[in-house]
Amino acid sequence: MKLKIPEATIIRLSLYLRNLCEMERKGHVTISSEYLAKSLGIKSALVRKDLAYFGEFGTKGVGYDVKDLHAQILRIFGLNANWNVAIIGEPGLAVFLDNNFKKRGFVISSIFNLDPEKVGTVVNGVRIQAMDSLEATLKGKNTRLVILAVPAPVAQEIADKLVKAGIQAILNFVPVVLNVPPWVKLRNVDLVMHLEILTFCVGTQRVRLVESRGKRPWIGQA
Amino acid sequence: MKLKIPEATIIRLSLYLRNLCEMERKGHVTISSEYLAKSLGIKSALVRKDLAYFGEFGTKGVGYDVKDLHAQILRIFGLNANWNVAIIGEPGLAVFLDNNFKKRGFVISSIFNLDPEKVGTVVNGVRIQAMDSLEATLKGKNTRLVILAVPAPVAQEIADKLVKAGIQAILNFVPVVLNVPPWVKLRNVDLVMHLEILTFCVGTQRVRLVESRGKRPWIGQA
DNA sequence: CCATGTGAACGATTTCACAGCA
DNA sequence: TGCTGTGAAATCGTTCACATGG
Repeated sequence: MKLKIPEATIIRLSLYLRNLCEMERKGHVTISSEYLAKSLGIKSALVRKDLAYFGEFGTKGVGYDVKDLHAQILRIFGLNANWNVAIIGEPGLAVFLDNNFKKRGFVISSIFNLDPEKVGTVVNGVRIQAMDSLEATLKGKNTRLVILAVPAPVAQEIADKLVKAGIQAILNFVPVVLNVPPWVKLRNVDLVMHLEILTFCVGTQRVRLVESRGKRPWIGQA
Repeated sequence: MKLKIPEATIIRLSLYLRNLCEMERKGHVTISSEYLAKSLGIKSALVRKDLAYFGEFGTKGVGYDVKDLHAQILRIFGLNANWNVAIIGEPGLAVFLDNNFKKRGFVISSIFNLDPEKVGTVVNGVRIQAMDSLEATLKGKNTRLVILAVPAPVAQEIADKLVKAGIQAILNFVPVVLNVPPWVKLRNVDLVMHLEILTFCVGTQRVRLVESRGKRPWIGQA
């Protein structure tokens, strides 16, 4: 196994996985790198290179076994077992997310909110809790992953509490640069940024974004 | 003005913008490429190159005028005036988003939902509407931008309606490859993908993601 | 003197092209 | 023959280094 893996490879791995679920559902037995590549608008050699970082999963002259490759990628992501996810703030997210999440190995195990009025409400079978039960609940439920969607002014303060509670990764929706220790993995999603990119694209017919060599609707947003 | 602009440049432009708002609020008059670069963990030459795609905004020996650069980037994004945004599905998003959105030039002008029970409810001053009023409302309110967060099985069908209603750009949260005509700009955000990347990072101490040359917590997600 | 703007060098990622095996 | 796995080449993005000008 090699040592340096491009982030783009990991992003594509997730998209291959989504594709493989679909293929498995449809009853396909094998799949070619060419097919996966087409669906992402990339070249097949890149698909093979991506997979080669982790092993030799294919059969020459045949392709990849759908079920096997699916299992391999799940293993690569550490998704052999489900992961508990806590949502801090915005309980509305939970409703929308829950359907997709369960199917793909993530369980919304707890929801927290700053607003005392909302505490006690049940969303998708999960009771909204107050912030003071954060540490105890996260540790009790073995929650290593958190989605953060709170108002910007309190984001860092809450992030600190999460770190103290032993969380290992944060998916941050707050448009603020969070400071966390290096062992906590952080991923930021700024929705305004995505909208700005869209307005840029809408506004400029003159300028051409490089983005689409081929046509890869899911890549680059990372 | 050059013709091909890397998507990464547009992403950074959005981050510069966020930074400039902060600087302006703090009363800073000028800002250097070095300062902007440090805050993103990149080299100053890259900041200058990014800006050079669009013009010469700086003064040699001094730096950039905060207010001017702020205005220039807003103009580049086409954000001289506010953009109306419609949310299809998940009204909970609206509550969380509204605060940040307004400040940065986006107004949630309408919310639609498939569930008849929710229609009529008022969220953040916006009445939730039924899907059958989609086209009339979007056209009436001059809405060119839509956030799509509906169940996967109906996503394509609704996307078709949006295209028919003359929408120009879609920010898609549904983990499905949407087919839209080339003049409609599409940007996909798959939250499960982001969680998978995080579980990958948590799982592997052995493997090192290339991601962090320097330290750019906001880049690569795209 | 200081920070911008940019050609040249570098590094990383993607594609090409083909060897190797079912 | 058909498709994988992989060096070599091409491409794209970032950094270096410096000329330029306030």
